[in-house]
Amino acid sequence: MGKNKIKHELISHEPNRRVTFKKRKASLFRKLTEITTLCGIIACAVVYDTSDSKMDAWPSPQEAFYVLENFKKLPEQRRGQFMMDQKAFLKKNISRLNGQLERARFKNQALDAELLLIEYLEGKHLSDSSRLGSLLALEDQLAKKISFITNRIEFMEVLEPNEVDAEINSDEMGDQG
Amino acid sequence: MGKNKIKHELISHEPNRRVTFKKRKASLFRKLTEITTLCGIIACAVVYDTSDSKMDAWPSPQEAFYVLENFKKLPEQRRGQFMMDQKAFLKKNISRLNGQLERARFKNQALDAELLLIEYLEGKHLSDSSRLGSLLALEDQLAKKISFITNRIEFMEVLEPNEVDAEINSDEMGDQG
DNA sequence: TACCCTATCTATAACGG
DNA sequence: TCCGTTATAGATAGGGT
Repeated sequence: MGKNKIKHELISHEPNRRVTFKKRKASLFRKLTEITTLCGIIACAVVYDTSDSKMDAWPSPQEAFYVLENFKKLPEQRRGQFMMDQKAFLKKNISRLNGQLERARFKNQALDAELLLIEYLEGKHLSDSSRLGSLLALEDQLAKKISFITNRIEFMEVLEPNEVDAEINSDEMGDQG
Repeated sequence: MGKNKIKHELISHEPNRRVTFKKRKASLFRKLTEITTLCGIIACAVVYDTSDSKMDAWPSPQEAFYVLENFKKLPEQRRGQFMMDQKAFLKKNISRLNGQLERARFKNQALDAELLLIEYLEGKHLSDSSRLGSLLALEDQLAKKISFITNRIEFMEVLEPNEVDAEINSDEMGDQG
């Protein structure tokens, strides 16, 4: 689409590639907005520019993560026809991922998760989850949980990065609600 | 695109909605193929049709999951670029978040999303305490947490279409020309 | 339900500032 | 690099088979 048709291959001219990436990513996300609204479905996407380790996701990093988690769980919940036959394949991947995770620092992941939570609460909850009128009853409980998490975040904020690691490692969220 | 422009809202006519979903999902995936090739980036997407619990992903369920896992690990790998910015961003938002929450700015639309995240975090932390011995174990633990959340989502599905529409319409959608 | 067709609407490659 | 504009390629809603 454009004045000239381009080949389906890596755009060699980097400036152009960057521009194209930006434009297409925006369009991709717009398409996600459209399809979810028009079709009443849930979707998410993640794009990862390996050249500069920049990630972006839709509708938000958290929701994307959530959807994927849900995806992971689908088979056991619905006996989803889709993942069933790929279960074995997944297992292999999981063990492979596990190897990577083993070497990873889980504490940082935890910090990240909480940071993401806040970010999420701040900016994305208006977009997708507009149908849960019936959850009003959980407002109180939710407030407590959010408050707790928020406090955790605030506390972490005043710690030095190194200390945060240690802190998070010994942290336990438990049930606050 | 198409002979008639359609409004950015749930397509009420179900047959049409199904057709549109199928078409757009295909286009979405095609776009993912294009952007990854043209721009040399990694991407994934998951589409979840809650009405029949059918999931689909690109480029594959496994790869989509893998990308998301990488996404989770990103912060610890590139703190300087991602995490640090987020933390700064966070600080400002925390107070604002509290303000919003305190003000009972709890709209229906936000409740489930927040709940989902919080529940998720709880699940994640539980997993943390067990050191994430393996992702398989994590999967089981997460499943329980997510199961609850999923029930909420499913509950939404049984709401009357009209109600759902109303909810959705009250949301800020931006005009898709 | 799934394709196929095509009138239209949309996305975007190239450019210019 | 970032917008705004323009010419084209691409996506797709509605309809027919």
